[in-house]
Amino acid sequence: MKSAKHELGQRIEHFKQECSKAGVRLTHQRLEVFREIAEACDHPDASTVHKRLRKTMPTISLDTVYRTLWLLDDLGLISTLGPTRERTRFDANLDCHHHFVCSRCGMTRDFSSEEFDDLDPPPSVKTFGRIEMTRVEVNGLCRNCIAENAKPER
Amino acid sequence: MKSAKHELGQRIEHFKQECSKAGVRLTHQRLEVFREIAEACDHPDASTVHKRLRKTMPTISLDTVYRTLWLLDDLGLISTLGPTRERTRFDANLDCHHHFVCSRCGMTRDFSSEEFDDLDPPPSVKTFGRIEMTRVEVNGLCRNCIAENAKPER
DNA sequence: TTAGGTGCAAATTCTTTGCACCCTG
DNA sequence: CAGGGTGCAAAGAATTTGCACCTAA
Repeated sequence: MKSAKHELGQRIEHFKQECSKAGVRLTHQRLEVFREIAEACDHPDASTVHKRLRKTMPTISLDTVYRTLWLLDDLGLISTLGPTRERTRFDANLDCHHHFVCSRCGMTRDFSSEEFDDLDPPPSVKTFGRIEMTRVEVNGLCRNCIAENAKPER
Repeated sequence: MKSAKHELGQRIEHFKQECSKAGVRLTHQRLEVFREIAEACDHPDASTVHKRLRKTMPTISLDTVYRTLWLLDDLGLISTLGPTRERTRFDANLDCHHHFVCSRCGMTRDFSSEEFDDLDPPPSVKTFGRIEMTRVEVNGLCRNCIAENAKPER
């Protein structure tokens, strides 16, 4: 719904404004990468975006897609699913629980909440498939990152 | 809380039972990998687990850690954060929204819910840091995976 | 004993980087 | 026109795999 056609034009306008605001050049490649992500509803990874774009831009390179995706992320125009630029992380806590994830360093901690354990997704979600578990992810800056907010991290 | 010391023994017992139930040998390496994950509260990645284990088992290899982690995951003894074995995925939907993620194939779809938009984490979460966003992740099997449930996927 | 498990090293796969040429502003 | 941006190819990381030896059952 949110990515509906009638909004796409506005979002592309916004993208153009943000580029010029940030002093970043508006290239054909950047525009198409943004459009592809904005139109997709399946949250593709870099290589999928590349594959799709090649149909209309046969010469676009995978590394440009990577560079552009991270640029858009830095500009706050797109975001990533799960902890950014992180490896797969493991969890041995099988009880129902929820996560706090630092959006800067990826620090992750469990917490529990009876209220959150009983969340009931809207009926429309059932059209996607069978629901097995519902979990809350809280994002924010961890104490550590707040403390060293001035220092570089990445 | 959930990983408190007094529970560790029970969890290791459970792990041993599951191994024998699955016909999988109980090796020193597997036990230590499981113990490390069960004791850690920071959801380490494979290489972090390896690094920690080398202090007490200098010869354990990184590939054994990988193999063991996925084995434990298959046995349902641990789980992963975010979409399993997936690359970084991107999201251009900046409005507040929530996700349905297929636990088998990783298919991800957005949905919205006013109720979920206003969730308020328990006060204890504030001790981790500053809260910026709260989002619900619904896990389950997507229609596609339900349909081809018999076929191999991975 | 003996098949499954491990360590090592090599192979894959994914992502990033250096550099020369191109195109936006 | 100038400097940022792109494509290409090569480098770097992360993860997986083949194989011979080892060990739990």
